[in-house]
Amino acid sequence: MKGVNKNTNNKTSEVYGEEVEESTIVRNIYTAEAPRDAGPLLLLSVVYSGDVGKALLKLYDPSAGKIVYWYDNTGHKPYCLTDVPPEELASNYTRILEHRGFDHIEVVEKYDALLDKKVAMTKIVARDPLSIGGARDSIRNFLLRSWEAKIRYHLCYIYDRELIPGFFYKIEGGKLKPMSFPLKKDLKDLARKLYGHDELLFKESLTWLAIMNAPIPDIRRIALDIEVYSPTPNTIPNPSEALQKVIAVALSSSDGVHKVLLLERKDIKSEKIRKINSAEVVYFEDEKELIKTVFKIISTYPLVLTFNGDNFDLNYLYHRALKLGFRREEIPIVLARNFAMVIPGVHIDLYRFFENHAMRIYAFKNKYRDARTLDAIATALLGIGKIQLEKPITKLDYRELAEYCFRDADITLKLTTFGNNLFIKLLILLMRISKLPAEDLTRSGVSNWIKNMIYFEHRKRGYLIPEPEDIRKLKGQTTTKAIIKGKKYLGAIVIDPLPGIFFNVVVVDFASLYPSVVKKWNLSYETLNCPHEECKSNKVPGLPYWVCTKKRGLSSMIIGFLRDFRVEIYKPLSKDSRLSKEEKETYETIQLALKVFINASYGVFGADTFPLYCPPVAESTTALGRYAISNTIRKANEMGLVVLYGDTDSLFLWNPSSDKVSELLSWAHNELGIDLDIDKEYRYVAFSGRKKNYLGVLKDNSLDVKGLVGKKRHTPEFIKELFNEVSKTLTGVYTIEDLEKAKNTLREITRQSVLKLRRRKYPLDKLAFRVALTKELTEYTKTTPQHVKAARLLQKYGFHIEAGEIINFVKIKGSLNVKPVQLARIDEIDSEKYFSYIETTLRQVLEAIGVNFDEILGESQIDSFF
DNA sequence: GCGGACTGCTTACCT
DNA sequence: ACAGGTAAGCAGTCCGCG
Repeated sequence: MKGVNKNTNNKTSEVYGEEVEESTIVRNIYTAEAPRDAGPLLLLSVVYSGDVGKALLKLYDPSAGKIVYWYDNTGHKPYCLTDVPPEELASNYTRILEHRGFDHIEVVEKYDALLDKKVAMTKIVARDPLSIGGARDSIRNFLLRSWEAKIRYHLCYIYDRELIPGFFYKIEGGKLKPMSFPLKKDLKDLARKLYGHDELLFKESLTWLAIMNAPIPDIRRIALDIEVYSPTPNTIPNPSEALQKVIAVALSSSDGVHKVLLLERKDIKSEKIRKINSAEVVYFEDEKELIKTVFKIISTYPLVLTFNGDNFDLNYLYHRALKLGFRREEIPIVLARNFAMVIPGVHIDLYRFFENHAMRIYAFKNKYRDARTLDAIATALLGIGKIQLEKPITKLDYRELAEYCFRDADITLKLTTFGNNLFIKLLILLMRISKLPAEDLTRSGVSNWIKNMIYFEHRKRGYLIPEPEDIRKLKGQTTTKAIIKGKKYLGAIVIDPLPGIFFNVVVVDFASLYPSVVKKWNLSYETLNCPHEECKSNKVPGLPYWVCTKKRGLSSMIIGFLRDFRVEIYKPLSKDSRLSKEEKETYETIQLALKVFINASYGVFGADTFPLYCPPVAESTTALGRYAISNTIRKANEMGLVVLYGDTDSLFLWNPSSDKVSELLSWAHNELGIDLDIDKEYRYVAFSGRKKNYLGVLKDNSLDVKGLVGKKRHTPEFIKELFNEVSKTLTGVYTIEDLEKAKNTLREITRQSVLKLRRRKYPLDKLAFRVALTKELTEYTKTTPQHVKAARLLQKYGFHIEAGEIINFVKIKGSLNVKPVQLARIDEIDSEKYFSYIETTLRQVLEAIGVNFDEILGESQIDSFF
């Protein structure tokens, strides 16, 4: 590492805002090169190197499959801004000027968007990030008001250099330069069509499109999993103590390394096999040698993957290595308070990324909605889970241990390779949009992604990044009253559905309603209730707020872009039959990445944890959403269309002529300026009469069930099965006459199920309700819900119960009411309770198709059952 | 002392 | 640490009842 070996003393510095031991770079194991000329290189990460006192870029060289280091050589330094003029700083703030980390002062001009005017700010520049903030005597603590002082240095560096993580760079004569890729003509044409009228918007859009359309390389990577000896079964070894031996480490890489490293043990008598199904097994007499080999291998990879490595695997290895006498500089792991870094590459903990709510819902289509474990996520996404053990890890023989450990590492790797490397593609695209380094991106939620994206745009334009308290002071309150107690403002409209069964239903909806509203109405923290007198007449319908008519709101513009790119460009391209399968797939991934941002873009402004929190912006968004939908309903009614139901951004139209639908769509486009599209066409829909609760069969014969009890996760399996049979029967209904026949089938299915229940023919686990604990058991202080009661019983019997777990319980007779399934017997079951649950589940469906549930069994028959 | 009416808590869902 | 709206079941409380 050229020119990188000045300080080896152990002072601390700020990396990701955490205190991190310095001098942890592993010189003797791996030396990352800082070449004078290289490229193309993909920017994976930016960190602050305490060793060198500079920003350090970790770039990936796809041709060598290696990490390349580049240290800042532009003299960039940490800083913050204040409104105290330099003279006053010099006279009244000597503590700052005499601070050991103080470097110098500059005067800079910034645009204050809240006030819509240019302001002169004093920029206090320091020698290291900790001197600005993060320590007790940091400079920002001596100032009454400071701006941009809480932005992590590595992110500040990204903003100032306008770096795009996930994009390609080259190094020329030691200088870092972005690569450029010619934008395809058809994309340029699309952009011209959208923004041709506005030169500034057009140019800006080309920048975004070029970034998103740049090639996406595969990244060489290795997954790691460790097993630790445990003298008592079922206890997880404490990583910060690291008292027990590391007995197995498995490695699985994208370039063919399939290895298990096992520690030879006296307590295992079995034969030392050299190979399991797909991996080589290597034995070590000495644990230190084993760990050294692991370190050597992982430090040759640009990307190291774990599942929960932040908390366990890397954490354990680090402390264990210290215990075994490694010197810090021999360990290619650096621990921060909340996560683990590897050197020289980048560590990604898939547990944290796949736990991310936005990833779960939008990107992975809710395939693993209640999954928190590697086993559950892998089973849902890959169809392969962990190996199920019959005995404790410590009791496994060499083969069993090797197979078990390797499976974990291997499915960890496969979580990043399935779907044609979907994970890598998504990661790179999300980095490009959010401007976050890979480590930050995979460890934070979508609100942090949006925050960083907007901050980046502020800095790029010379906007002062506002302090949350300033936004709140100027635009804090809301005026509408939410329907739900405890909420801050009024949300969406839901129309009471007309109960019954309706054939030929067309659903129209606004594509991305809220982002469209934000774009169309110029909603942004600075444009809402702006300081101009002449804008006050530009009212938000139904609210006492006005919106700026003179300036384009920054976040409105960005959200508008992302919306347009998804709706107008990438979604259509992903379905364009003229394109190759690969191209369509890439465009599909881009639209998916955009979707994640778009879907959260309204909500963040109503979340008080978001630094640009601005309740009136969120309130205006929903108000304008209501305005759009209610005017569309009125128009539809005027046209003689029958609106059966609607929720937030959709309308269900009964047997409409296609002419009238087209007329309504163009009306919305012209009069509201928001695009209404045909979303779904049903052969029929059955409404139970409750909101957010219906069943329909689409024209392509697929079944669409929303909100019905039979679909809910906590519903006992036997009721779900019954419900599925009912649904299947209904899928075959084409006409009213079919319906009559179906009723007989339904009667029979229901009778069978009730009979089976009464005869106790359902096994216990099919009778179990499955309800999640959303918090720790001790935190339920107001009431004791049934699943909590069951969980507490389990706890009494020695089970370890924590937040997030799903409790399986059954309803039993007697005053106890419930028991966890593990402790119950079949003869305790309260059949009456289950019967009424069947009733409510089926009632929702049957009432919609005009069948009385009581009739279906007949009063006398029910009596005879119980 | 008991039961019905009511409120509030909790979870899972919809957009 | 994105939002609000809705359904459903149950826990707990209040009130009336000569």
